[in-house]
Amino acid sequence: MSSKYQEYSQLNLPQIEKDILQHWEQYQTFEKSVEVREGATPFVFYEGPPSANGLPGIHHVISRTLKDLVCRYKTMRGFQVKRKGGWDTHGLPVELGVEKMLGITKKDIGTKISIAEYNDTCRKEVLKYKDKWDDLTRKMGYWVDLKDPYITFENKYIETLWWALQTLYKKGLLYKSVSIQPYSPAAGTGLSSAELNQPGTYKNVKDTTIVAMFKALPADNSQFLFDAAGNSEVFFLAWTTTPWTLPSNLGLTVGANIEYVLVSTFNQYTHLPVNVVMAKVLLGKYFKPEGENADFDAYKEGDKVIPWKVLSSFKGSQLENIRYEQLLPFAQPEEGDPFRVILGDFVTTEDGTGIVHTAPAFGADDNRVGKKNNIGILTLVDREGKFTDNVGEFSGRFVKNYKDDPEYKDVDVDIAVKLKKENRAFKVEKYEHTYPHCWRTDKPVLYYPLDAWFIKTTAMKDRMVELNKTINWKPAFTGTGRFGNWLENMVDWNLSRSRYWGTPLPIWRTEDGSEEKCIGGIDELNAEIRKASEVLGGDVNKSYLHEGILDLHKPYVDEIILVSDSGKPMHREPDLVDVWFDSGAMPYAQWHYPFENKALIETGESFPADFIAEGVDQTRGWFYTLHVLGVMLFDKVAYKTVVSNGLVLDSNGNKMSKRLGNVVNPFETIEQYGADATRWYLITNASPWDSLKFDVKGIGEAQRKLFGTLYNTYNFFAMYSNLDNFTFKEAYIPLEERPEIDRWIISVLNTLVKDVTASFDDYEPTQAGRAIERFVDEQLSNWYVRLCRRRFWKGEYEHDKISAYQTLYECLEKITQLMAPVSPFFTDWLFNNLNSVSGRNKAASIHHTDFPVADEKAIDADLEERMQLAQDISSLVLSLRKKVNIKVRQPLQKILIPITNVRIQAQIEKVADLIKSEVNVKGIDYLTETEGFIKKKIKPNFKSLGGKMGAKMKSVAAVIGGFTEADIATIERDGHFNLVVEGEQVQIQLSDVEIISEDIPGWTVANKGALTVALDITITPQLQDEGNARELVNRIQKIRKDSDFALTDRINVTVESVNALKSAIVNYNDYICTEILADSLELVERLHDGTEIEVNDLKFNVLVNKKS
RNA sequence: UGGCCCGUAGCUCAACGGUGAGAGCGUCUGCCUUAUAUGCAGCGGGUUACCGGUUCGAGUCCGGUCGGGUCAACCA
Repeated sequence: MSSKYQEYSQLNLPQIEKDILQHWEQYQTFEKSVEVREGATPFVFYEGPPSANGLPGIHHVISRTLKDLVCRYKTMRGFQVKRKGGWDTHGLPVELGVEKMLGITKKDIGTKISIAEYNDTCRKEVLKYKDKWDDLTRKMGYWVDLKDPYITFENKYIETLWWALQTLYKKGLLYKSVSIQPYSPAAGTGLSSAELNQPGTYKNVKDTTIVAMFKALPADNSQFLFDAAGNSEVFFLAWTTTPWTLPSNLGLTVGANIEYVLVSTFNQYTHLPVNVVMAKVLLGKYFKPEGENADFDAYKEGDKVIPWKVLSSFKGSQLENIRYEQLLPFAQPEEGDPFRVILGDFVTTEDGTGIVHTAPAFGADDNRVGKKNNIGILTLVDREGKFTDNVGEFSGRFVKNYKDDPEYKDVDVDIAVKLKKENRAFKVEKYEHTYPHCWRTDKPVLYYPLDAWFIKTTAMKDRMVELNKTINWKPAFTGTGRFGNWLENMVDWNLSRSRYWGTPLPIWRTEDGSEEKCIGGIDELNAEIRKASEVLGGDVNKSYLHEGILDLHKPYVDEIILVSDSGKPMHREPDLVDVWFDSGAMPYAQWHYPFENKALIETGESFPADFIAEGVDQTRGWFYTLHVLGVMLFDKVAYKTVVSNGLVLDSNGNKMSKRLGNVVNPFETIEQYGADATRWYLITNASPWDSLKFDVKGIGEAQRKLFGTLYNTYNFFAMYSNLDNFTFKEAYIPLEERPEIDRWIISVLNTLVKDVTASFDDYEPTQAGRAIERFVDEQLSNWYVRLCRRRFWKGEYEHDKISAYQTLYECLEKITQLMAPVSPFFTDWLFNNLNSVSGRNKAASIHHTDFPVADEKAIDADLEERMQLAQDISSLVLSLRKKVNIKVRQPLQKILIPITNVRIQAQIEKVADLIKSEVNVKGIDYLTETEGFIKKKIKPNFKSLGGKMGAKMKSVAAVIGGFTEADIATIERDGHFNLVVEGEQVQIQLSDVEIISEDIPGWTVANKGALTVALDITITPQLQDEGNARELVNRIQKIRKDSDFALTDRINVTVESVNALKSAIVNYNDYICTEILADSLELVERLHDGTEIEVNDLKFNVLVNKKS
């Protein structure tokens, strides 16, 4: 234990942090913060694993600060908070990074590079930036256990995933189906929605679009059309931007409530008369107004205006099930009842014709509506993006130029030509629209039917919605809005990914698909491996018989053949599992459940989480998959509280992106400003869930204002404590024995502890931080310390002084603890500085201490109120001084305060001394009503009266507004008043009104709310002398300081005699000497050396000598 | 296109539905300080995006418009 508090010359946060970091590592402070809570109630936290193959940015600092501060806070509140770190290691970004590094594409896998080599590279590359991440974690002070993290590519982790998949499989919640997915023929792979949402994937392209004519077939249900058309041909018009899908057309979708019309006109290409059906509101797109009901007989080829006439009008629902002739009859589906008009809710009349060409193979909507109406499916394009062999003259042609063939001819154009010739094209035009492109090959994406495995999340939807309501979402609207809506509209989870580096789907199938097995663990797989070898014989699984399987990734799992119950060989389904499954199963997989640590999950020690936090972009990602698996596997929520933080934007409100070059390097920021100030800024500037406009100026401000002030308050304390040898060795002075101001700051401190605790408990760190800032700046530094300065340097080391030291110490100590979760470095440093002398706390680090608990008995609302009055009155007097230009250093005789409430007078009297010294006046006079010349104003208290009066409020306000001085006096005297409002007697109480004395005739006054203050500005010669004396003291103190005298050095002073100041120096000689620690103060006629000073525009010399 | 969020001073943010909408930053002018920090007082700066409604009373609640953000979808 040291006997002196460390004093410092300058605040250097980054240096302090480096020292503290070293200290933490040396003494294992983090590990101990968990150990000291051994046996305590666990507070369960899950770390959402970052992917270490990208560099960390400033936005990672905010979510990690949030996680860290909650964990630190809960630790201080007595919980044991284990924080297992983790790494997300699978997935496309890793694969792409590897491909870029090796200069290969997906196609080279299996030829230029084996899958085994490829995956090995992924395994190595995925933790490429782990060091950078670890460095950030360290430097920003994020306490998370990185010694034993969970890593999603490890066998144990995957084994739990398999267990989870098998569990779902057994419940019948895992199934295989065809779904329409974005597919890149050029890359030969399906694309995830994440890939489709990469910037730049949606490009403007000009495509050939066709309004095709589908010939209606006569039948009972279509007779009304033919009747209207005079029994000539009737065509449905449907628009497409992808004419290559027309051969696969199986249906036409209309909106049930959309109004359609049958129009008689001419085909502009063939000039033949035709009757067409389309949505009424879209007529204007295809027909010129002047052509309506024009002379049909006069029409001839080449006419600009084509005559048209509406023959009849009907709802879409009337068209349902009308059959039509196949447009391009190359092939027909094997199943279903195609070539009918069907109803769909997605049909709009924004563009096109209001009739949607429906090819179930090439559109998600089409597929859905097609399935519902059983029109079958026809896939006349293969996976390379070319027509299959059965599409007549188009067979084998690429539907888009996927091969970069310079000779490529647009197949859409040829289809258009063919349809024109056959009188099946109503309009053909180039149309510019946005269309998704494969972000790797830059080629257009197709929507294509692919086999996929799904989790039947929809089966548990209601339960998920129900349990979601028990989750504490911060902010709440994310839970009800974004997440709630997402749950309401959920679709089954497509698990399949056709990739290489990821968790393999543990399902083996016979070739015909009639039998399958879902494997749930390594031992089970090894047993099946041996069984298959025995039953099937030969070389089956030969290399896996001895040691079993060693790596659960591709290609090894794919080499394994299992045997079905009926003895048939089974091969693994080739897909990998969506990486979101990896992270969603993290609560169990991080502990290798159920193969190990069963109790952790089943007793609730590590599941569900009490708290998780990530960026709001994880709402449909991690938050969703955690919830899905928690509910589907355990019928529980996976987390009780979730905080989603918003985006970090640049100072102009733009999204940070590498492209714009406005990304903030977190390492540089921390190096320059310190992690504490950065963390503080990120937390207090805006609520975590609001998007943050990141501006380093704000960090500088936090550094100066909060940390600088606190640091200086500490330095002030240390300086005088060291002089007086205050080490908190004296007994704690009971509050009731301390002076008013000490009890006040302790009261405010305890109120603050209460507020901060409530805010932290409510996951509102921004509120907590702002309250702390206000306390440190306004209350502690600029009121308590400022007003108490003299107590520290004047007088003997006895009761009052010790009380001041104890009070200030306690404030510093508690405030440091309150701040510790947000700013862990500086607070630990300050704590150690204090504690190493006082030894008050046995803990080795502030992060091992218990969070302060508010002492309700120390909170004194009256005291806080009257100090507020003192602050307000001081503020008013200072503004009056400013108005009449009298410096604070010039003493004045008195201030005058009109009193409308006796309680207030009593309150002010108790703090009168503080006010007098703060504003430098000799006395306070109170004006009560008996003196009678104060002008008073009365105002209704809307809040208390509003409830009682309701609709009468306006009249009441008018009556009160009309009160005379006598009325006001009456209500003040009686405490109530009877008034007549709208013919009714109503009694109001004194508390229903606010009485303000706003003016005192003949005085300069200032008001704030109900408070009014007047200042006596008469300066008597005596006051003048005193003022001058104080001016002189001020100048000499400055000389002392400039001369670097120690605080306790005694001096001799000689002053050049100036007439105007003579009397001041003579009359206040003792006062001046005491203030400046002078043994003598002499006047001489003329001084040639010394320092020139100026008082009230008079210049003269002063000689200050230190006594040796 | 839809869901959700947001729109208050030049900037960053406040304001249990209660009536002259406040701070900080920045500009300028003074002031206090035996604390190299901070502050205090003053001058400016606002039709609380717009329109309508509910209410005795709306920055706050409701509806609509406009603008921004975000997530999702992408459309024939």
